[in-house]
This record gives sequence, structure tokens and C-alpha cells, in this order.
Amino acid sequence: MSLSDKNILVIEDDPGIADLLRLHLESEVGQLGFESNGTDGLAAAQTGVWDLLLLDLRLPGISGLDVCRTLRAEGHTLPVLMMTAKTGELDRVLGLEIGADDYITKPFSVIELLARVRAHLRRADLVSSAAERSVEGGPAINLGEVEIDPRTRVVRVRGESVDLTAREFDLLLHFAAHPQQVFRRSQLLDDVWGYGHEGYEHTVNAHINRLRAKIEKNPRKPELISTVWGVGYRFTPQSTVEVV
Amino acid sequence: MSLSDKNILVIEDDPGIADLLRLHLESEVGQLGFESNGTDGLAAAQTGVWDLLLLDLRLPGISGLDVCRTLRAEGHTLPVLMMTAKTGELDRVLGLEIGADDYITKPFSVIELLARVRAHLRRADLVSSAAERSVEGGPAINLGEVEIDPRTRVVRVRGESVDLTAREFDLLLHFAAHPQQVFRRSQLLDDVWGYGHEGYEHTVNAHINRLRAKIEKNPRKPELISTVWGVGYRFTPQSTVEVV
DNA sequence: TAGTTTTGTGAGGAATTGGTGACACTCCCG
DNA sequence: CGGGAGTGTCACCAATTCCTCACAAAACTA
Repeated sequence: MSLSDKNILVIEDDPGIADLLRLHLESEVGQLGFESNGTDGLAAAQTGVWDLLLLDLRLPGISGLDVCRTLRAEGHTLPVLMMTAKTGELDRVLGLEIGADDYITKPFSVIELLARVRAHLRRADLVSSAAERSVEGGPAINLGEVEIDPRTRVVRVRGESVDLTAREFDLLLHFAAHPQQVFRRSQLLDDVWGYGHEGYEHTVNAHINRLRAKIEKNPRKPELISTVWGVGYRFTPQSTVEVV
Repeated sequence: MSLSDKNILVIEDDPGIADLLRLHLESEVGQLGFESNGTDGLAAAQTGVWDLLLLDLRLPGISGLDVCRTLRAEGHTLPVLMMTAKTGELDRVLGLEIGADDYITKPFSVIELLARVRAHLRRADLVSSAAERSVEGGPAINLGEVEIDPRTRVVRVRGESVDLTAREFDLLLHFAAHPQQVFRRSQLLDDVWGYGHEGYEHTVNAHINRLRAKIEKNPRKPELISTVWGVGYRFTPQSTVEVV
């Protein structure tokens, strides 16, 4: 697994440790965010799209525990790795009970921290790719006008069955598995074409174009797969209700 | 969360530790399986339906590392918690790199072990329940009148969804991430347009203007994004309370 | 292996965006 | 209350981004 496209947020008030983490993570990771207090940290966690949160327990403003608790209460599922100077067993347990996924005490070994970070990111990938695979073998997906049967790889749009090529099908299935979500071209290259696939983002355009030609009512005015200018594409299932 | 319907497999050759685990887990957990060597343990892990694996590193027969490696190679995604008497950092790192999700060294605190077990099971639940409701989109940031979903890039103001361009969205998101904070125009150019972006500060004005036109109730009297004279702009989330 | 389908790449044209300038307006301060 | 700096508004046009189509490369099939 590569960390190069992973976004990690660090909430830590000790500049020394923050620098240490920056030093070791910066080169390996995609985006690396730093916040030094609980209030800004929570906001950053809520607004950004992060793959992992490294969270100090002792923080000015909101405490690490509360940051974690709040995120979980709001339904965020991102992995949280707590760091703390406290060594008491009770603190460790409390952190885990509150919704953190892991706990490491300062002074920690950077190598071990990195290993744990990788372990969590790996698990997230494992789970999401397993979920994708379960969709592949699962029952038919019915999204308004579009009906997809992953087993037979048959797609029907507004009752008509359409022939899709392998790539087109994978692309559509990926969109259908994450409706409304906006994907950047680079993300689609990773998710549909596979990791580290060398190729132009423009390739995605071409396939979107072909897919639209096959499933859109009017390919000039796409409704199912819409363009998000400056970002990427989004799949919006259309209700099958007739507008007469 | 309750552990009562969770199945845990323990692969451990030391009868003392096995008993200790049995003592503490038996009453809390649904099914509890024990194996005392790597070969049988691997077979049990492959055939049974387990929610978590507690795995000793040193085992007769196949080693814990190999058990874990094999399971991962076969596509199993169940969480693996490694236990070992070794204290060397290298062993811990190796265990994690091989595909384990966590690592705890003997002698361990039973309370902490239980907390970590619960943390892993909780995460599994979190992920699966999040997958179910993923159709509605992920967690949105809710700031009074304004609601922002970074994953779908959908913004709703007072219930109405508004179309924002990429820049407008990024600008709003940045404000939402730091409510009440005053930003100078130069800072916004750095943060939203990207560091080292060449351009006039006046550009920020124009965008604020466009953003206001879309999200303010009365763009002539901005309430969400207010001007701080001589300095810059500030975002103030409004309570959604109706003033009738 | 030859033919056929699928996939990737390239170039030109179309569309949207958003930076910029001009000017009106507002706010602060003397 | 008047001057000036700072800010709001608007429209234009260039730059960016995207679409379309055609062709080449690759993969599959018979």
C-alpha cells in the first residue's frame, strides 16, 4: 500500500512533537494538516476529507477526548489514533472507550507510530475494497432509472438493457456504490483503474463520455453523471417517476 | 455496543494466558474459540465466522506472523490483535506491517486488552453501519443556517440547496473551518488559492461578493460573511432560530 | 494469426469560470 | 461634514476546463 494519496490530520500542541511528525510523515503522505488546539482541530477534522487523525489528548481549548467524542457523535468514521504523555492505564482505556481506535503513549517510537498509522490506513483500504467486492457479487442495485446486476453485469436503464464494456461497467458500478459523492479524476483512476495506474486524467473524460452516450437520455445534457466544474464527476440517481 | 453477539477466536499456546482470557471474555462475548497451535488456529480462522482474532506471536506449528500473513493473503479482513512476550520494537513493527491491526505486549493489562478488543469491534460496527446509510452522504458540517457536505460538495442554506462554483465552495469551506476568525485578503489568497498564488487582493472581494449573493438572505446586509474594516472578512454562523 | 472489440491518446472547438478594471458607494477620521 | 482610503458591484474577456470525435494501441476472440 502506498500512503502517497492519504490525507492525515495532526492535532497536537507541542511544537516539538508536531515537527517530529511532520518530518517523518511529510514525504510519505499526500496531504498533511496540522492544528495546535482542540477548537481549530475539530473544525479541520469536520471540514476536511481526512483518512486518519493523530490526536493529542491534552490540548488547549477542547480536549482530545471531546474532539473524538464529538466526531463520533456526528457520525464520522475516520480512524483516530490518540497520543498522550499520560501513562495511566485508565487514560488509555478511557480514550479507547470514547471512540478512539488506537492509543500510543509519549515518548513513543516514531517507527512504531508509523507502523500503527500504516496499519490503520491499510485496514481502511482493506475494508473499503472488501465492501466494493461484496457489491460486485451482491444483489442487483436499483437506483431509480438505473438497475445494475453485479452478478451478470447486466445494466438496464429506463427498462432498456444496455451493453457496457468492462471499464464502463466498473465505472458505473463505482458511481452507483457512492451516489452523490464527487470524485476527482485522479480518484477514479485509483479506484476504478487501480492503484498506481499510469495514465492521463483525460482518459477518464473519454470513458465518462462513452458511458453517458449509453445511459443518458440526452448525452448533451447529462443528468445521471454530472460534471462538477473544476473538481470531477458526480452520479445522481434519478427517480423513475414519469413527468408527463 | 454489546459484545454479546460477537465471536472471538483466541490462538494462544500458554494455558495460563488462555485461561485468563477465557475468564474475562467468556461472560461478555458470544462465541469464544480457542486453539493452541498455529496449524489448527489457522484452520479455525479460515473456516469459522469470527469478528476478531487474538493471536499469539510465538506458536507451535505455524507462527503467528505466518497465520496473519496467510489470512491477509487470502483476503480475510477480520481484525487481528497480536500478543507477544517479546518487547522489541522491531517485533511490534513487523507484526503491524504483516497485516495485524494492533499489537500488545505481555504482560498486558487485561483491562487495556479488553478496551482494545472493544475498540476494534466497535470500529467494525461503525464501518458497516456507515456503509448502510452512505446513500444519504457522509456527515455534514452543520453551522446553523449553513450546511456543508465536503464529500458531495453540496451546500444548503436555510434548507435550500445552492450551487457554488469550485472556488466559491472552497472559500466557504475554509470559512466554515474557522468560524469567527478574521482573515486578511492575503491570507485567503494563500489558503484558498494556494500558497504563492500571484494575484490581486481585489480578486478576493469579487468572490466574497459572489458568495454573498448566493448564501446571504440580504446580500446588501451580509450576516454570514461580514466585513472587518481595514482587515478582511469573518464568517459568523447564524443560529437557525426563526425570528417571526 | 487475423479480425474485432475495447481502451487509451490527441487535437480542436465549446463552454464556464473567475480574474480584472472601472466606477459607485461606504465607512472612518479629522 | 468633507476627504480619502477601503469596499461593493458589475460586466467583460482571457484562461482554464471540459466535450467531442477520430485515430492508434492493446486486448480479446475465433
